[in-house]
Amino acid sequence: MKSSKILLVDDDEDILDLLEYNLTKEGYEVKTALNGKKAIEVANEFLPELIIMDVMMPEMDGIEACGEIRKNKLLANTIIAFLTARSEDYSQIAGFDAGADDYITKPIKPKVLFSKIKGLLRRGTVEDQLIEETATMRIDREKYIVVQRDTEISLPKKEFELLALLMSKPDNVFTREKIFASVWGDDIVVGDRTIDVHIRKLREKIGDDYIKTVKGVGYKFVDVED
Amino acid sequence: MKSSKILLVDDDEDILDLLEYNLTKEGYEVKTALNGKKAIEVANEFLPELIIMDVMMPEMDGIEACGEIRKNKLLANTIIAFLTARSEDYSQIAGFDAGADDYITKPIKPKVLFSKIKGLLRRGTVEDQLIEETATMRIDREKYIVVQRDTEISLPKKEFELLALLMSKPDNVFTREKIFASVWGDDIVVGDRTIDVHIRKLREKIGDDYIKTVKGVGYKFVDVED
DNA sequence: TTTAATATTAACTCAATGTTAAGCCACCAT
DNA sequence: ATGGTGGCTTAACATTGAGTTAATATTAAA
Repeated sequence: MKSSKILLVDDDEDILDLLEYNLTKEGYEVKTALNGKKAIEVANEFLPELIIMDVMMPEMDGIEACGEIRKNKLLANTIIAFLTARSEDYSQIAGFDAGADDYITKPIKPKVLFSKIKGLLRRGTVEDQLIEETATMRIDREKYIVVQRDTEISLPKKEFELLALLMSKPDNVFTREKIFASVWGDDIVVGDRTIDVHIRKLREKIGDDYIKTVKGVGYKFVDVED
Repeated sequence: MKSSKILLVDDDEDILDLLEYNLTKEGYEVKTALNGKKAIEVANEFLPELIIMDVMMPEMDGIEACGEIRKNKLLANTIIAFLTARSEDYSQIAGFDAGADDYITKPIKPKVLFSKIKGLLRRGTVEDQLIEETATMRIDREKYIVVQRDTEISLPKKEFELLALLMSKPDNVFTREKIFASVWGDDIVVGDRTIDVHIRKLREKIGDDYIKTVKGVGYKFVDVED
């Protein structure tokens, strides 16, 4: 398996060294840049799968650089994650607009970082995944259909989005809050039973076993191997 | 695998020598310091994963040194463990506030020390950990499951939180108060026997040996090595 | 030995979720 | 417009099982 390419961008050389050292040790191919301008140069040439970038930097800050990077079509699938101090809420919002895919808060805990990196690289970009697939089920955003053992099932929008979300991380529990935020949006308020009803309809269509309730926590998609 | 770096701090050279000798023999990269001030210097340069430090020292005591060390971003993930005489309760409290991660009581039994060190280095920092892991057990917050020797066990919420808490610091005793505060929350009041019942259910599911009662104190998770 | 702390069991409570059907609204064809 | 269709939400009620309690037994520390 080809090792993934990661570009690290931060104005603090110590942090760069630390991360580079550890990520290289983990088997990733790593390049670094000290500011946004350099980052764009390196990115265009190196074509990394993942860019981890500090928000605050001299010369050109992360948000601006992120915007520039997004202009390069060759980097369309590159995941950009911002390093940010806990609490910098404002920049977080601005960053998402600029096209960031995820956030990693400082101080960085290596284990958390690594598991996050693995997660990001595994699933490609969060939103843009067009096809999710497990052993017995495939969901296709472009065609808007679900295929379950060669049987096509067409789902209405909300049910589709809900299933797509759950399938984006099989076995992972999604809390009701996360489901609301992702499928309905933060602002829209709907009643408590709405999710249940949609879950019900999904289960009716794809079978009860695929969606498991974790009481007090949320729901998760589990593949059924027969 | 890279050998872990450990910094030992104590004003007693004999103890330093003893520990250094044994830990080096175990394959760790070890440096030493005779007081808090020296410790800070060495720590900043050596960037150890783990610092084992005596609480009582001339020049600058362990607690103060701990506070200073925590200020260095590069040492944010460094685990700091205090060496302390049994009973020095006051300093224990002060130390946790200063950012210590664990305690090791004198007199030191090498075997205990080594297993503790392994545990500390394995788990990284305590909080925010999505996955806790010991030799025979893994608990995964995202998937909400416990894996015990390749067997998946799903637990209800309270049991899960309780186990997660205990596993966050293996071998550490958690008092009933701390368990309540962490699993139930400070405000919620439940009867005295509630914890016991949950412990019971956990033991039923994962086996009696993993959770040990320390009468009059609390409970702790211990790994079962067969 | 004594006793407070913990273990155990089973019954009970209630919050979380499941279920159903009805109503509303947007969209489409006539 | 009108009426039909299907998606989404809601409300009312049912069900479940996690969590708690209480009563009793057992244990370990002093």
